[in-house]
Amino acid sequence: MDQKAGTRSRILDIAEAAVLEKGFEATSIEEIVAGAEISRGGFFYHFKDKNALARAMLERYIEVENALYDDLFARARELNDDPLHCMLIGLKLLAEMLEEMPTGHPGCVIASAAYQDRLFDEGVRDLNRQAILGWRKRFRAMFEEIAEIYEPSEPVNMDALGDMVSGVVEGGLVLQRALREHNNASEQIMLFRTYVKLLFPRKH
Amino acid sequence: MDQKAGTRSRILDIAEAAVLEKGFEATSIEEIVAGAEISRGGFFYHFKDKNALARAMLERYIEVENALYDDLFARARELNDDPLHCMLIGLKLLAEMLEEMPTGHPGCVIASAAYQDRLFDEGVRDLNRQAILGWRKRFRAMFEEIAEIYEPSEPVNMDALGDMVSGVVEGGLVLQRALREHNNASEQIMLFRTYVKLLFPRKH
DNA sequence: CCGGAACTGGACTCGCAGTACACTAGGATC
DNA sequence: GATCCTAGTGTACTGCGAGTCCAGTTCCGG
Repeated sequence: MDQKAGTRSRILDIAEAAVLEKGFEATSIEEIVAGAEISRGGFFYHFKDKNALARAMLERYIEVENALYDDLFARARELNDDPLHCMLIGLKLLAEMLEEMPTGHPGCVIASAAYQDRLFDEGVRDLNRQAILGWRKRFRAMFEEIAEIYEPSEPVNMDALGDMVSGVVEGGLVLQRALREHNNASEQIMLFRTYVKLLFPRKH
Repeated sequence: MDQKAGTRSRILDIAEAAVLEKGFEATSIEEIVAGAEISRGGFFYHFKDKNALARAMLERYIEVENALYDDLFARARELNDDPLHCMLIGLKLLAEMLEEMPTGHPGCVIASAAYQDRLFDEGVRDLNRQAILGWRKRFRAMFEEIAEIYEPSEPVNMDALGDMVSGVVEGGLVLQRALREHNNASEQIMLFRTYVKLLFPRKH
């Protein structure tokens, strides 16, 4: 139906949906080619093996996720120029977004990949690593900007605080998946948001 | 070497180590029987299939984890009877314990199972769910005890706060696995500990 | 009209899960 | 001392999914 979109990205779409629902290993190539209406030969024409598929999926996913964060905090910045309030608005938007996800979870490919380690080669693992380090850098910078204006009520490790955004999202998604509830991740984000408020109570 | 320990639990030991290192699907029965020095037939005598193995592993893991929490917070309680300080000490002990893990990660079977969903039957998924709900209940009760004495500086959902302990641990372990660092989980716990301090600043 | 990109289709190998079953070693029971 | 049960061994088999190989096809631009 979506011919001009290219077979390659159609494969990625089908595969991503299947992987998020059932996990990487549980998704067979058979099933992907059936969904994409191509032959097995066609699949291997685009991807050397399942590992190459994983890599392409991760690359695309990370790009989308980064664009999403860019957009989210850009919108937050428009609403309020103060870095603390920008962060608080951004976290609220993030929580709302997680809540509005139709099926309840994008499931985060990152954690999925992290827990199925040995199925992938070093390249995939490194991609994963770089993505998380990127988010650490991003959020760390934001928190440092906040700390220049607001005095932290307790001393905190800024790298760890940056990681906590990713960690709380990932952890929330794990809970959500396991519990089969639908708003754990967004609640965890909102709880983290309260933390940020308490951590930066007043200007220097 | 450890004959009297029983073949069954020897299988579980070997399997758990392999699964935590490489993930469930990447661990073959071949490899388990080689490690446990038994025949394939012997394996299937104890476990109907891989799913039964997963279930037994989870059951054992959850039991150990619960015993660990019991012990940890019992020790904390001995050191200080006040519920807030007991929580703060307990979290510190938890962080220290996570840091001292030799290889750096127990990896948490829970998340691993959550992300490989469809490999397991409903029974395994439910086991997982019940474990997390159990921790929610446990920590929720502790936070409510704290809230009776200390006034929360911001209103929080107590279920979500209880979940946050599990969430922060799980999220920290995801980061740790993906980043190949060794102390992310313990740092995240310590950051959460600071949160608890800020959330309950003074008695009613 | 030619060549390359994007496939189709089929045949094959290999590793792993799971089944089936015949057999055995050692201890408890009667 | 025969009998039975538990806890295995060993072998042979099915079936699935990944990955390889390759010969042929379709379509599109130069």
